[in-house]
Amino acid sequence: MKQGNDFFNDVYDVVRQIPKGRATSYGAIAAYLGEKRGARVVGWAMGSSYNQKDLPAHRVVNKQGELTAARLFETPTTMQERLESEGVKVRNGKIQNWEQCFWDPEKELH
DNA sequence: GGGCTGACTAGGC
DNA sequence: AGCCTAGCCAGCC
Repeated sequence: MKQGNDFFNDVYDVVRQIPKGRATSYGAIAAYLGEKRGARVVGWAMGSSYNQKDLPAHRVVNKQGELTAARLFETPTTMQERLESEGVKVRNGKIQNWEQCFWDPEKELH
C-alpha cells in the first residue's frame, strides 16, 4: 500500500508485490502511483535502491520487456538468471512471453 | 537557484 | 525498422 511519505517507498512497495514469475514496467508503476509521465522517476528511484536487497528489481523492466537494467546488477546476467529461475523466459536480455508475464498493478492491486 | 542526470516513453524522420 | 528528440520529475552538485 502507499505510504504517502516518499515516492520511492511507494515504488518499492509496488515492486515487492510483484508475484513470482511475473514482471511489470516502469510506466505501469508510475501510472499506478498517479505519475503518468513519471516513468523515468520510477526507474531512477529503482536505480537509487540497489541497496534494497529485498527488492525484486529484476521483475521491473521497460515497456518492451527488455532488461535495460541488467548491466547494473552484480553481473550483466544476474537479472536474466533471476527471472529465468522464477520461470520467466528471457532471450537476449528480453522477456519472450512478455504479454503473459506482464503484471499490471492498476489491475492486480486495484 | 540553475543545470545535469537517469533502470522511461511516445512520437517523428 | 532504427535512430533522434522532446517531455517527464526528483535528487545532486
